[in-house]
Amino acid sequence: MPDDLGLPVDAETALAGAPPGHKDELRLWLRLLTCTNLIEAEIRRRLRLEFGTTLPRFDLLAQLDRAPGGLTLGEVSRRMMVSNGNVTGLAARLEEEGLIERRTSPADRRAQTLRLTPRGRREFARQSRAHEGWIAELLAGLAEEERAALHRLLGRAKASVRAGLEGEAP
Amino acid sequence: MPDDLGLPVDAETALAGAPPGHKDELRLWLRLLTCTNLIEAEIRRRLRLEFGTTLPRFDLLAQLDRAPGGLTLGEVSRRMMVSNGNVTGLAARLEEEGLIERRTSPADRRAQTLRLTPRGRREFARQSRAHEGWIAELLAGLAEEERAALHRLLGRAKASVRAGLEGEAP
DNA sequence: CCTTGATGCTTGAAGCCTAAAGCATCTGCC
DNA sequence: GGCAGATGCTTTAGGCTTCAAGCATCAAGG
Repeated sequence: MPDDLGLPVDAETALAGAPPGHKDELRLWLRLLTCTNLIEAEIRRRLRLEFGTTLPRFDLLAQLDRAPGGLTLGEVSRRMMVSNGNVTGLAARLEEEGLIERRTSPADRRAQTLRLTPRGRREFARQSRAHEGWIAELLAGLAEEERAALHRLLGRAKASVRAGLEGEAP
Repeated sequence: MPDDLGLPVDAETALAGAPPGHKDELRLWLRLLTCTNLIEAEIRRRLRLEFGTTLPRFDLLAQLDRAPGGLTLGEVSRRMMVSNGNVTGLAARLEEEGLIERRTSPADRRAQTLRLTPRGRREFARQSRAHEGWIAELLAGLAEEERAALHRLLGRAKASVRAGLEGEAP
């Protein structure tokens, strides 16, 4: 009498084969995504309306602003977590607008160093002040302890994700 | 700071020293953003590698999957929180691939109803199972209570943002 | 030297996304 | 009926983004 008609299953196998039921994590992820998208969309909207600019442009300027010595395209792309080719185009547009300048690195003729122009620095300062205010305004409904707790838990989540990434992308 | 082995330096890590204002909220926002982007990038990567598809396509299929009667383009665009024109193109590609079908609504000849084809339903079921597992895997480092607390706080954050939006976009 | 491999950047093709303008249709009101 | 405004969708122009392929340069070893 063959037992293998799919029937005899010990507890362990049963658990493994059971419907995963990870709906919880899924819900958490969807809420995280919604939350981020809500804020991000509003920030994009305001950057466009108030300054006629975009979030990627703003982000690139922000990177340069906090790196007084300038950054190479590659460094920018790593910090922004976007592809190399992406930064090429972004930098081209910002240079055209006179907000940044590029200079061939003296040490390595392959590398281009990006810097804010004086105008770029002024412009970013304006945008940055407004941006900071918008974020504070949107998160004003959270008490200070809630913000702290959220910050801490997101740190834990980030660590979890990075750990999950370790295994597959060496 | 164990991050300097060529790993990406995210915006958050870079914002270390700065004096006054709403830096707290800013840091929270940057961490939220980093967290979301980290997960999202990985999901996009896996969708591409394992199924040769993209996140927007997956999202559109997901909307149709949970709406047995089908959805009009406008309903999809509202649920996905993207523009109308966006859905037009997305739906065109998915129809071309035979995953969805469109039909002019009998009640309103302007409206097109989208539905999964049987093949689309099978394909999405495969993708959906994998997707759920990925999310669970990436968030596995969080204890159940942490996930619950995070979910709750994100709900509070969402409410705060929506309240912040009320004032300006009536 | 000079080859070999790595690194920094650019290019090209394709997809995603938006805002704005435009077309088709529907609805309500006279 | 017929018109006015609202609604559903498409189109267009432009920007963002990625991946893959390619070019230039550098660094190390022969």
